Amino acid sequence: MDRPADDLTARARIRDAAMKLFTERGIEGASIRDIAAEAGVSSGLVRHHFGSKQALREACDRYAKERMLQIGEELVYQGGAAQTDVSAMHPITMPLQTYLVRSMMDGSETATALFLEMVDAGEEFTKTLPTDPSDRRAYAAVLAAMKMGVFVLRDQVSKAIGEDIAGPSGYARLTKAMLDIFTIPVMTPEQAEQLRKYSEEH
Amino acid sequence: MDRPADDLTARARIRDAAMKLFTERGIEGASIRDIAAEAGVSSGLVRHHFGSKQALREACDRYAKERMLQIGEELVYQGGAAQTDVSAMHPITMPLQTYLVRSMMDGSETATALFLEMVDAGEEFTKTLPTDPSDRRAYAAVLAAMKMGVFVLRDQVSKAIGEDIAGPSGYARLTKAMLDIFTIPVMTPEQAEQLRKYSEEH
DNA sequence: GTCTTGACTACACGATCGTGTAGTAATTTG
DNA sequence: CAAATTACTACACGATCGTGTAGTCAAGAC
Repeated sequence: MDRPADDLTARARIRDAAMKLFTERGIEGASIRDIAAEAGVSSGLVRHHFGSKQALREACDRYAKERMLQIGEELVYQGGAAQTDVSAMHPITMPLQTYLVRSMMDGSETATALFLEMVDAGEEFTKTLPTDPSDRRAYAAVLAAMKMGVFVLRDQVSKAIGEDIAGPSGYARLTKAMLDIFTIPVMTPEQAEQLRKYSEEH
Repeated sequence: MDRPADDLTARARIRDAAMKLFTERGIEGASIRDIAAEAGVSSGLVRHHFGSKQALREACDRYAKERMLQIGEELVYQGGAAQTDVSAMHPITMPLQTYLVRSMMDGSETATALFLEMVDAGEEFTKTLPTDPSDRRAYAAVLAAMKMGVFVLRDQVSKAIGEDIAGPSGYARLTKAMLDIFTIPVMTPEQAEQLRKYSEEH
């Protein structure tokens, strides 16, 4: 993961460059020539290895999904906090999640499938909650979307707190804040009831 | 807002079409010709009214931001749940928020400025919480990112719960789930402590 | 040795992009 | 009324897009 770029095969370097630029500029915004330049190869080699831009994108989708699942298994094996999907809060999954959300927004089936699997796992998790949510499915879906949604606004959150959330210090603050949000109720039941009644009227 | 498209001026129709396509396909993914076709005008008219694609985008940013603030003021005036920014949870702001997040991801200063204002307001709000978060700024930033982030995964959340969250029924479930998440602690303090210790080790 | 195969580059293609220009129809102004 | 401004369209431009084709080069198979 942190080996110098020279140690990676050209195919891997192209894939990494594609994920980086797809994340930063969107799928349409990153051209094959840009990706090739980022990887230090010719644009023809991108086509040689992946066939088409769409196929390159799907290869990135599959790789990101596999890495996410793989990291999740490793973390469970290491025994760190089994109940919740810890992989979703591990720093090295941040670029993967950011990419996956970008790809989801542009209609990736692979990334959407991973999201639905996360919702399934989250729905099971709701059974361990102290208070049952009335709509387990919606609760799990919104929670999953919230957790992943944070990463698409990485630059904005970084700007708001004054340091990059990809760095050690910023990521620690991010994690702590997420834990606070998930531990401290944001609203009192009275406030929630007020909002609930209001939303039912409109 | 729900008047037929014929009642709107061409300029407004172009802006609405641009926001729709920018949201659906990303900034790069939506061409001026696409936008013109969606609005039912020639591509030249888009240029006539807005000058360039970049200027069109900035006009959309300003409009979305103004509408958000305007709706927020109206809701406060109507007296619905004053403490929290209710506009962020009102159905008619959903497309606006979705657009703003898309634009933020592609580096919009206007949209980012609105986000920072939301974080400022949220930071004030933390003072009313029953338990103080240790890092108000990070707490408010992450909470704002979570609330907005849900909307970028609108299609995925809709797929997960089996109905469109833009519809009345789906939106009610979405709202209820968000309220549950903000009311019921997702983790017990023990679980949070376990994760906190784990994340400090890595 | 030759032969084959896969990694890799150079280059040309049609399509589409944002933009520029020229001109026409409609509306407003005096 | 005429004049001027605005709304709007048609069309051509250079650049860049994804893709296709042809060919070079190195490494292993026989």
